[in-house]
Amino acid sequence: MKKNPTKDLIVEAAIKLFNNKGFNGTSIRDIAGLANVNIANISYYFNGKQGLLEYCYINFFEGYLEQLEYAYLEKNDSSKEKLKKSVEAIMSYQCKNIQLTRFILREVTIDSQIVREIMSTYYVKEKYIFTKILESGIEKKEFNQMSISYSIIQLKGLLSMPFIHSYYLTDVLHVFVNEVYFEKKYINEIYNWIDKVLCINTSELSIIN
Amino acid sequence: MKKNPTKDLIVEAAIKLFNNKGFNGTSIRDIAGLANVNIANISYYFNGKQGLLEYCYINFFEGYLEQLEYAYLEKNDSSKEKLKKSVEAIMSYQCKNIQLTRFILREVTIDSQIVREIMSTYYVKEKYIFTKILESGIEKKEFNQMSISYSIIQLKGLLSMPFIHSYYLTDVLHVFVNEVYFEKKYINEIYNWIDKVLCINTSELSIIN
Amino acid sequence: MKKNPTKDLIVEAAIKLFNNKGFNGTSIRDIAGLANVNIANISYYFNGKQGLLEYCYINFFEGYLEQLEYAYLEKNDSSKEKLKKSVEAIMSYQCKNIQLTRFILREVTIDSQIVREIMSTYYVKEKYIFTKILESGIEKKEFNQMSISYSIIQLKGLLSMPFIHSYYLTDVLHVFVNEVYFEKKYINEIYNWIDKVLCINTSELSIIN
Amino acid sequence: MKKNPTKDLIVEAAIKLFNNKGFNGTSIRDIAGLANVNIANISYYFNGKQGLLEYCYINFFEGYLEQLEYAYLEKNDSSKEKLKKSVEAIMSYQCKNIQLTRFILREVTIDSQIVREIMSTYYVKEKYIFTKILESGIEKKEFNQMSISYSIIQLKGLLSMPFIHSYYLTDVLHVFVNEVYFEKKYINEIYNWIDKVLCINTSELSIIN
DNA sequence: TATGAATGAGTGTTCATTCAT
DNA sequence: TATGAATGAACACTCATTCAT
Repeated sequence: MKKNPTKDLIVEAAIKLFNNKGFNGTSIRDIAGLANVNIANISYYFNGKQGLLEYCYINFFEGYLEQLEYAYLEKNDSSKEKLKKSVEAIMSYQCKNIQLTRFILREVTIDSQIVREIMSTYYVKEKYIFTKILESGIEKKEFNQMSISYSIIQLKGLLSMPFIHSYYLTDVLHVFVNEVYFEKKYINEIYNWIDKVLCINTSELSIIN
Repeated sequence: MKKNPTKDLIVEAAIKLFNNKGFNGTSIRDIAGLANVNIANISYYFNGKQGLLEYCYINFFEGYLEQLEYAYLEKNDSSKEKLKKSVEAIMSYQCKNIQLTRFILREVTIDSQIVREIMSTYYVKEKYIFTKILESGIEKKEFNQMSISYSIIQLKGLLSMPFIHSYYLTDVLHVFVNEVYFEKKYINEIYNWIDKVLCINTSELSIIN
Repeated sequence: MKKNPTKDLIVEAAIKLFNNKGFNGTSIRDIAGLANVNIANISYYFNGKQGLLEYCYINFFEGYLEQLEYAYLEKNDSSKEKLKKSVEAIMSYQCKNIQLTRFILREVTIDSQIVREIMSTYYVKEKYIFTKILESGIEKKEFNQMSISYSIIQLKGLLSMPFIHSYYLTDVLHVFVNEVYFEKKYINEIYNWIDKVLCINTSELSIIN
Repeated sequence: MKKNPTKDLIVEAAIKLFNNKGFNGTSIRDIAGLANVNIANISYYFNGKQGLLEYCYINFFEGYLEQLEYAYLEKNDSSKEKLKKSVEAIMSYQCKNIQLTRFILREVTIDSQIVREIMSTYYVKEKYIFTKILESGIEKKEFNQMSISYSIIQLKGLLSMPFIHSYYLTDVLHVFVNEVYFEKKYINEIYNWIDKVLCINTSELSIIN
C-alpha cells in the first residue's frame, strides 16, 4: 500500500533514535546511517530535520486523536464506561507506538510553529473530551464533585507514566511495558482509580441512606 | 562559608536552560552568556558540560533522598501517615526546585557513568522506602492487598506529572505549579488517591460486618 | 582517472605547513586557508586532522619502499653496486619530496596506531634490505667485517641529514638541497663513504700481499 | 648550590615533555603537572612558555659550545686529533643530555627572535671551528682535498643521527643510546669515518711512493 | 529519484596568560 | 614567593543544509 520504502525507513529510524537520544542528540547522519539511505534524502523527503520531526508529531497525534474520538463518540449511556473506553483506547494506542509515545511525551523543547499548532489542537480537543465526560458524569451523579482540571492531571499522569519512566519500570521495578499483559493489567489499575477516586462510592451512599 | 558566586551563577543558568531547551539543545555559550561569565569557567569549575550536568543530577538526587529519608525515618505508627508524609516531602522538594525537577524527570538521554550510578542508587533507595511502607501497611491491614510495583508506578506518575507536563498544566488547564496553593491542593489529591485506592475502605468493611 | 582536486590541494597545503610549523603547530584552518577550501572538507576527506596526517605518512612510506625495493630487486652481482643503487633511489625519492621527507623524518610525536603500523612495517622492511646487502657484501669479501647495526646507523644518518637539518644547510653552509646538482654531489659523497668505510681497501690488501 | 628547586623542577619536566610530545604538543599544564608546581609559576619564572623554551635552548647551546671550544682550544699538533677530540666532546655532551639534545636537534618550528639568535651564533661558531680544523688539516696534508661544506654535512649527520632517530635505534636496531658502551663504540665509528674518508690514506701514498 | 561534494555556522574544549591576593 | 580565579582566543570537529549532477 505504502509506496515509498525510503521514506518509511527514515521515519522508522528517526523514531528509534529520537526516542533513545532525543531530538537534539540525534543527527541526520545517525538517522540516514541507521536507515541505510543517503543523508540528502532526509532534506529531500521531509524538508530537513525539523520537517521530519513535524511529520512524527503529526503522525502521532492524528492517530491518537482518532482513537480517542472514536471511543468518545461511541454510543454509551454511562460516563464511567465512556471514560474507561477512552482510557483503553489511549493505552492501546500508546502501547502500539511505545517509542514514538515515549519520545513525544518527553520532548518539550521543540521550536516549531507547526508542532506547536498540532499540539495545541490536540490538547484542546483532548481536554474538551475529558471535560465533557467528567462534567456529564458529575451531572449524572456518577462522579464525585471535584476539580475537572486536577482530575485530568491525575488521569494524564497515570496514562503517560509508564512511557515517560519506562527505564524506571524496566530496570527498577522489572515491569515490562512491551509485554502483552502489562497493557491489560495497567488499564485495570486506571479503572480502579476511576472507580475509587472519581466515582461516588455507592456503599458510602447506602450507609448514608 | 561563602560559596563561589561564579559557580552558583553557572548552575543557576544551566538549570534554567537545560529545563527550557534540553541538555543537547543548550550550548555552554548559552549558559555562560546567561550567567554572564566566561565560557572557560564551565570547564574550569565543572570539568566540561558533562560535569556540569552530573553536578545538577547529584545536587537534585541528594536533596531528594535527604527529604524522603527524613520523612521515612520519622516516628509514625500509621503506614498511611508515613506515606502521606513522604508524599508531602517529595512534593515540597519538587515544588521548591521546579525547573531542576522538570529537567531531570524528563531528560533520559544522559550518557554518563556517574549519572547512571547516582540515579541507580536513588531509584533503589526510593523503591526500598516505598516498598517498606506499602508492605507494612498491607500487613497492618491499612492498605488493600495489591501489587506493590503497580502502586509505585501510579504514585510516581502522580508525583511527577505536574513537572513533566508543566506546559500542559499552564497553557491548557491554566493550573500554575509555581503558585503556593497548588502544592497543598495537589498533595490533597494524592492523599485522596491514598485514601481511596490504597487504603481499605472502612465503610465497606462495616457493611461486611 | 581524474583525481579529486580538493583532496590534492589539501594534501599539498598540509605537507607545506606540517613541514614549516610542525603537526601540532599547524591548524586545520591554516591548511584550509592555504588550500583555499572549506575547513569541513578536511574532516570530510580525511576523517580529521589525524587522518590527514596518516594519509601523508602512508603516501610517503609507500613511495619510499617502492623505490627501495625496486633498486634492491634489480639484477646486480655486486653488493657495493646494489647498495649504491639503493642510496641513489632513496636520495632521488627524498629530493623529489623534500618537504614531506623533512616533515616525516623530524616528526616523532605522532600518537596514531595507523602511523605506528606503517612506520613499523617500513622500518623492518628497510632494515631487512640493508642487512641483506651488507651481509652479502661481507660474505663476498666486498665489505669489511663490521657491525651491521652501526653501519645502518651511519648510512641512515647520511641519507637523512640534509633533510633534517635543511635550515642549517641553507642558512649556514649555503648548500641548497633543492638544486639539481646537490643530489648528484651528495650521492657521490655517500658513494665515497661506501668505498672508503664499508669496502675493503684493495690497496691495503695489495700491501699485505 | 642551585637556589631554586621550583625552577629546576619546571625545566626538568619541560625537557622531558618537549622531547616526548614536541613544543606545540606540550601544554604548560602538562609541565606544571609533571613538575608538581602551580601553572602560574611558569609565567612567573620564565615569562611564559616561550621564555621556558628559550631557557632550554640557551642552556643547551651554552654547554654545547663550551665543550666544543674547550676541545678546539686544547693544545694539539694534529688536525685529525683535534677533530677527534671535538667529536668526543660533542658526543659526550649529547649523551649526557639525551632528551634535551633530541628535542633541540629535531625541533625547528620555533618562532622566537632569541632562539634564532642563539642558534645563529652557535651555528656560525661551530662552523668556524669545524672549518678551521678541516682547512688546517688539508693544508697540513692530513686530510684529503675535499668540500668543507659537504664534510661538515656528513659529520653533523653522523653526530646527530642517534639522537634524532633514537626510536629507530632502540626499536628497530636494538641499539641503546643511553647505555655506556654505545658512546665509546659510536665515537670509534666516527673516528673510523675520519680516518677513512677525511684522512689521506697513507698506504695508498706509500704505494705511489 | 538519488547522491557525493561542499559549505558556513556552531559545537565543546583547551590554550597561555593575567591578576588580585 | 606563590596561587586560584578568570579570560579571550584558538582549537579540532560536527552540524544541517544546499547544489550540481
